[in-house]
Amino acid sequence: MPELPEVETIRRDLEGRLTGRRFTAVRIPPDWGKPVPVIKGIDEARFREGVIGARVEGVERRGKYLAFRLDNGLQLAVHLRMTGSLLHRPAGAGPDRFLRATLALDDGTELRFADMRKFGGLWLVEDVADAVAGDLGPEPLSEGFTESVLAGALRGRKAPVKAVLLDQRRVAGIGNIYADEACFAAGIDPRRPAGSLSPEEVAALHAAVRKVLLFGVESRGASFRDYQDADGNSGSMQMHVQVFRRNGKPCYACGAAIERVRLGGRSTHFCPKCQR
DNA sequence: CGTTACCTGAAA
DNA sequence: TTTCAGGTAACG
Repeated sequence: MPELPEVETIRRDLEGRLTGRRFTAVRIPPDWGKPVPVIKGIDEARFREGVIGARVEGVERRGKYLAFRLDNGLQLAVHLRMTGSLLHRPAGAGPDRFLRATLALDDGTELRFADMRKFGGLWLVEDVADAVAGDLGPEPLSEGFTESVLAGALRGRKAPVKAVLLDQRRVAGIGNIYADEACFAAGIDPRRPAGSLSPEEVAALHAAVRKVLLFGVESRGASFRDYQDADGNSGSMQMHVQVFRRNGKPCYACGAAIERVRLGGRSTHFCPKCQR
């Protein structure tokens, strides 16, 4: 569900509220349906040991991971995958659907992890990198993400441009919405072989990636279906998208019907006239 | 490199 | 009943 802008929205909201707080309890409710552990990488007992009593020193984001830096040198990392949400509630607040874990804090509030499809999870690691299979690429909104870094990621590859944008080892944080939106903003057909882009097109794509992600953050994320922020509120980016899930509707720029194709197993939306 | 599995509910 | 879903890791 959530991509960089959605995770960043949650991070910003939680940073001020959780920094300095201490975790006082970990509660894992009984599972429903097929049992899937919500704690990844270590057993639940060791997770509790490391989290309970630890103070939050900061809330960071790496790609689509949220990481709570703890005063014991460990990081509590969270990945929401498709349908996860991280809610900050008063301890007495009503129940949340699909609740997977509750972390109580010393100020009478709770961090609740809910996740309908159970793809997401919680890690207790020394570094977020320890929660990821491969290595995460550069942060697209950081100084380090230059035109030449993007050029290097695309160079020599025959995979579609969109596949490279979605590859977290090349660039961290872009998902299906913002990949489609970036390709539209750059005027590039998402099916083009990555290595076939001219330097001008690479420059346009670089600018477009940053533009759409920043717009997403300003809009507090896109709530098409499940995404909600830490207070359970929706973002507004879904009202501003140019192509995502707009198949059959007229392009805002030229009026042509937006098309949808399947690319690498993901729905891909683009304007056949504006994007070459 | 592309495809498939993971899991569940909502919408077509 | 079938299709679809803001993701990723494990396949072949």
